[in-house]
Amino acid sequence: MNKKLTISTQDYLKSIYELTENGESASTNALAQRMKISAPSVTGMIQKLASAKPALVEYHKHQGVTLTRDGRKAALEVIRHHRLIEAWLVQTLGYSWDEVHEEAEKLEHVISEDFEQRIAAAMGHPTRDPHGELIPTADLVMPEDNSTPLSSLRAGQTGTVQCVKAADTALLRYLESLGLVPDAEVEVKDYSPFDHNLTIKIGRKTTILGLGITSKIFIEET
Amino acid sequence: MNKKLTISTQDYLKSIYELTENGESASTNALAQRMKISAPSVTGMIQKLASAKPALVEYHKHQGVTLTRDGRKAALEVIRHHRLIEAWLVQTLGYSWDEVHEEAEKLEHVISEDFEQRIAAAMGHPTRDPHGELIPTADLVMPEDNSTPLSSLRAGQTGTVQCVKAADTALLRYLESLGLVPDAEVEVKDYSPFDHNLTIKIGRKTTILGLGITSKIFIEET
DNA sequence: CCTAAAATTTAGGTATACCTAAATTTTATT
DNA sequence: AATAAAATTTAGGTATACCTAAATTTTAGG
Repeated sequence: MNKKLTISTQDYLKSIYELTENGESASTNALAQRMKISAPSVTGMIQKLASAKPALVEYHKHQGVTLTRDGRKAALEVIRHHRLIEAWLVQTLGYSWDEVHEEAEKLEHVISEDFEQRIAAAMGHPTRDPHGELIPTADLVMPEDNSTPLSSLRAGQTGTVQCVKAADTALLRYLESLGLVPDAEVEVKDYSPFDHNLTIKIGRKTTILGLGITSKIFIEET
Repeated sequence: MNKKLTISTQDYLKSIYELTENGESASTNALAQRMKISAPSVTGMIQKLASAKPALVEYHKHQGVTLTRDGRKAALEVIRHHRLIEAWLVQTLGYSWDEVHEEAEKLEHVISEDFEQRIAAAMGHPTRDPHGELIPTADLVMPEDNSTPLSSLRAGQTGTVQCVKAADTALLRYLESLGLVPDAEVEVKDYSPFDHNLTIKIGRKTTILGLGITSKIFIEET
């Protein structure tokens, strides 16, 4: 019943998954921007995905798309591949967390089920990738996530970094230099209202970070 | 100057390389058969490769194709990827030699130069893949090969298996069960003229093998 | 050396997935 | 509620890489 999905289809499903994690539908424009594709191309592809034999998305003109059950499973499979591959590149080939994204972006579409199982087993079935992002389980369920963005914390609150949602090499290197990596303990020292800057203490270091960064770092409060 | 080649182009170059190793040009039909593509499709693609900006093949109507210098380098890059990946899958993920072909066939087109270098280094820059096939060097030169097909040996001759040129899972399993793998010592006990069967002694075992098999096993005489 | 068979190429078509320009629908403002 | 701006869709096109049917060229047998 399940047909092989094209690389392009897999990319759409993954992007739609990520844009709809907040519960809202993904707009044509948002998809076009994220995927660096023109809006008309997105419309066309969305229509195709919606009328595929087992429909992969639910689409109503001018109202964006959401994933169907089938679409979500396919998206989670790609995401599982991506995150397992990132973890594997770091653990076995000495890649650093800022180098793995591009490689995983290509490999995620071509590895077999067998390969997926082998690397998962070789790493002891990890639950998070090198950025701390949760890896969907083998039966394609996304584990629950209790973290909140660092940007939502205020002076006095402390927590543990769970995950850094970023792919940008330069940003990741910067964060690493600050020690702002998964499992780091952080304490919010100050919040400045209008610009939303947070003063953060990580170990002995104290830094001021803007919303562009604090909204990408996810924390479990302690 | 060097543009990124499509997966399809890479596949054509690889197939042409393999079909022209004997010094002859690759015919349209031979390519079509090997690639499981119709002959007209091959003609069309060949014409495109021949008129590409840096031409990848040399083509004269009705006379088959050969690779240009650029085409050969590109083919060797793909072959290097393929063989390094096969070795990598066997060495680090416990694949057996009969399971690696398909996976490598897909991965070879998408790995980065960086990935190639990392796995080559991690394995200590191997010169042969799990089937014993020579791996082109990092500067894309195919090492010289002194082996001859087992089918060319006659009673009394002995040698060491260098390489098994086969991708078929069932055949590879069978050969492994016979101990007919790289580095195995073999002795030809008998040759039966008309059917070209060879009686081969491998260790304690003696087997009779037909041309379909003996022409795929390459030996260095001792 | 001529003709039938085989190999190859040409002609015309399909599917995928992208594009720009123009039309339409939605939304936001006055 | 009208209208301007923004978002989206439709219309029409391109490139890649495949296909079948028909035409042509090469080759091999008598």
